[in-house]
Amino acid sequence: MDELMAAWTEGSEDELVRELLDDESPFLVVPQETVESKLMSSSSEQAISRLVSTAYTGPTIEDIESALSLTTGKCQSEENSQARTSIHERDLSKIENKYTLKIKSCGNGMADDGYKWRKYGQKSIKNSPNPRSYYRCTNPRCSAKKQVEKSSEDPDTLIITYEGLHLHFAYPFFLISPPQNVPSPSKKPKRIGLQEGQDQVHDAPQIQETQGSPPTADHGSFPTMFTHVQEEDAAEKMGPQGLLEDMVPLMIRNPANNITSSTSSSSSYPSPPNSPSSPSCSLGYSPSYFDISKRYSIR
DNA sequence: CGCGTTTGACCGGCGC
DNA sequence: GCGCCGGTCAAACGCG
Repeated sequence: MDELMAAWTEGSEDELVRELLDDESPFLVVPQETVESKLMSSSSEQAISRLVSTAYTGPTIEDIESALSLTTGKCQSEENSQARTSIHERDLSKIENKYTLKIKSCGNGMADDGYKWRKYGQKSIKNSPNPRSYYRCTNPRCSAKKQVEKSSEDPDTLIITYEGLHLHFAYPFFLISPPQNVPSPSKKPKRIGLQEGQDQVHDAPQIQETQGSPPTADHGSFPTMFTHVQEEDAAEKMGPQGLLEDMVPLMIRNPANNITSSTSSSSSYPSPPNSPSSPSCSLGYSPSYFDISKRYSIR
């Protein structure tokens, strides 16, 4: 996977970009940039932005926002709506292998990405009034890390730096969006593991094969696809191991949990009972695993 | 009692 | 070489 990593960080980015540019779905565009981006779809910056969102997650920021707006008006309780972070303003930038996401949260809302993170450290950063918190994905198979800190400029803005395999934040948001309204990305989140991923990529090479086959064949929406995941056979097809299995429970469970859960929640992944040979382990995830009973706030 | 958080210590990289 | 700084570790602690 070193090659994969190298490919990601180096030359073949062009290749990926090219591939991505073939996609019809708009990637990573903030509203005000939408028109411009369509006009300048070939600019390298645009390409990179698209690359960032796509290669890592499949879902796009637009998808996420779409999902958020939909959930807000539809299936979210008032309580959840309040607790949820709304993305009024965000910025995603790539610095080497790290992706920095800036989101503006409402009130006390946390930048919940729906995944389980374990806090392993906190440091006060020089020249910054706000401490930085360090999180690691609770899934032992996932080497993803993230750092969260409040913006010194705007207390409502959280600066989240993701480092590792994927941008976890995207999945739940993407998944909870109704099929018909999701601007279906032409890519499935097959590239969950991109760089490093010594575990994932190495352990689960099949994922990319089985999952990422025809990028063009998924005009059906992603969420739709994952409703089937609840079926055992489908779950098996999802790939016996790796991060995809981590996505499964998120799709199955109540979206409200995604929203209300804090950045770092109490319940952890039922740590991989999933041995490489137990493909249906995903089903071991029960929604109850994701009941969020604790609240947590970054200081 | 188990699990996650807290928090000070420790470590390595970097600049002077 | 030294000190600063960011990142990580790990024991203690708290909560359900």
